[in-house]
Amino acid sequence: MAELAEDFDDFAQPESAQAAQPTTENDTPEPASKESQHDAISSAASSTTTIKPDAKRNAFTEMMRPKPKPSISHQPHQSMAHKASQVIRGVWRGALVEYIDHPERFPAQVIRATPYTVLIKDAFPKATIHLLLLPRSPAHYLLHPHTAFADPAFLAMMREEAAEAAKLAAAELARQLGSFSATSRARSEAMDRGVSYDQLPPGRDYSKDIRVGIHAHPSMAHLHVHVISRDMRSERLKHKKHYNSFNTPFFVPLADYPLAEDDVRRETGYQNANLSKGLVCWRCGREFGSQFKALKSHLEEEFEAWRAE
Amino acid sequence: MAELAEDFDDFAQPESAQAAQPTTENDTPEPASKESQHDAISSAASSTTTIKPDAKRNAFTEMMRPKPKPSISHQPHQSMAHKASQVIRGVWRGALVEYIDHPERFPAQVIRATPYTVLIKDAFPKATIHLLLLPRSPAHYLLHPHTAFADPAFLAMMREEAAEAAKLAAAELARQLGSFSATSRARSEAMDRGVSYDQLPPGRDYSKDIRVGIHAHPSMAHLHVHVISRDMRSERLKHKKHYNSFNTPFFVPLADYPLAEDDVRRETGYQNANLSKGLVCWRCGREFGSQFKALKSHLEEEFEAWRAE
DNA sequence: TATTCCGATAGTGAC
DNA sequence: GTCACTATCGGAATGAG
Repeated sequence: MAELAEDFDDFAQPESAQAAQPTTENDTPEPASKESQHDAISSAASSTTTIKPDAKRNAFTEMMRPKPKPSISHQPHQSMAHKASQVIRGVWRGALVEYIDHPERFPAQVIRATPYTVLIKDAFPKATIHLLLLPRSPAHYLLHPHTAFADPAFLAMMREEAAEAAKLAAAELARQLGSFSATSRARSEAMDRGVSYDQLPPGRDYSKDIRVGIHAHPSMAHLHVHVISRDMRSERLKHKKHYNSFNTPFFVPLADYPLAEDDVRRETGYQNANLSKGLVCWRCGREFGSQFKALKSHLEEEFEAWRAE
Repeated sequence: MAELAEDFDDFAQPESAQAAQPTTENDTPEPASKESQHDAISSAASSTTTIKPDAKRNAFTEMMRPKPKPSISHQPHQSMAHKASQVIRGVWRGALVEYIDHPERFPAQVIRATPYTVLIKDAFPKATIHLLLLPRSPAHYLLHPHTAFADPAFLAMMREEAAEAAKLAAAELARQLGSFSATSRARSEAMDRGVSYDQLPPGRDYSKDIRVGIHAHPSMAHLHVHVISRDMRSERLKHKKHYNSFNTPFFVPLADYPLAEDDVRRETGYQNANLSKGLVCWRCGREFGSQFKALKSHLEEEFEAWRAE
């Protein structure tokens, strides 16, 4: 995944053309957006969409220092010698850099920005909640995830940022689905009955339904960590590889890094095979072979049951 | 090929329901037919659409004696012991029997009927002219063509009938395309100038553009000989197998019968491979691989050049 | 494994 | 190899001045 934003055409325009773009930061107008279900994330997190001036960790601050200047258009970055040879072919492959360099330009997409990362809504979400966590470090963001996460400091930073992202995602899941959840309803009904807080039933822990990880063979050039709800219910989920990229070992949880040198998930042949595997329901294990449509309608049923838990 | 008629639904109805069908023989109303380009064939041949009372050849007359009674619905015929086990599965596979048994019911489709054959327009023509010649002998019409044409008397009869069919087909081609033909135009212009008949240029011989043969693996149960113009220009030509079934050795000219025992065209594997072969233009030999659409548009160009000859 | 468009390929159902 | 429908699979373009 890690897709182009819906207003992709704007990305390639020269800086001057951006004057017409709304740049207001703290209101969330969702301009002409087809999605309206993410309101809670947008509004809940809008106060953090600007870059935090207070960098808490000095090691990180050093590592994450901004590039010498914002890149113009899609030329390769010159700041790192080992990246000079990495030419990003095709505009779409490098499109995520716009969010990294100019998060303030995308108030409808950007949920949170820190000196280290930008958290955006995936433009083509493959589940009820689907966010992308983008590291801002030019020294890392064009590396393959396996390589980038071999750097312990970088990995530690990404884990911390991802934990925050997962919290926001879980909160949004709760906002959207809480009214359908037996567990959550039990808690809110107890609340309505005036039960004291230390006596309340725990309510549903939606963080269990959020997964954090990367694709073994990303198509987008910039490193992006998926923060995605478990359901895989989305109109944008359109074919087998969409599904299998999140539901086979092709999806590598961030928690699994750093990968061992001999980890099978590094092997291209293995990962290509994963994408072509028969479809298996993530919830009940039922096999669908190549019958994607049948899986899709089954996922609708599972979604109802899952959100009712 | 050898397809169902357009008014296929009527076929499966009981005899009583056929009362509403027009049974007039010598006018050609083309009732609700989408095709209008076959008018010449219909009108030119309408005087022969009834079964000829005068059977010219006694051997044939004996061989072709009608079945004891017209079959009802699609039950297998009981008249021949060796056919008792041949159950026709699927209504469509046996649909051609209606034309054989009741040619008078299909004035819009039947071009000619004799005691030995019925000649119909293919309901899904794969070229400008596409006719089917159906033998009426129950002793032969459910046999595989290779087997049926091993009978010399049957083969001789079919060749004679096919020659007549090809004449009609060539005449219809001339009617439809003569005005586009340089050769034909030269003749008609000479005619207009009052050139005496023995001095007229010959005009185009359209019989060279008519091919007569069968498919090695027919899908329709009843033996049918294709009488088809060379162009392969038709909206009904929709995929590779349509084309290759007429433009590889899968198409066996009637002239090639009887086949030798070891003729490779008897082999199933060989013929399946023919259907999957890369597409090759029948006129210029250009190869199109699996690009059916590209072949289709190329055939449009070839059609223009071909009819201009 | 970015999407989208187009087209080729494959399975089924037809009563 | 009957058709017609659906769906799966597969390649190519995607920008730009």
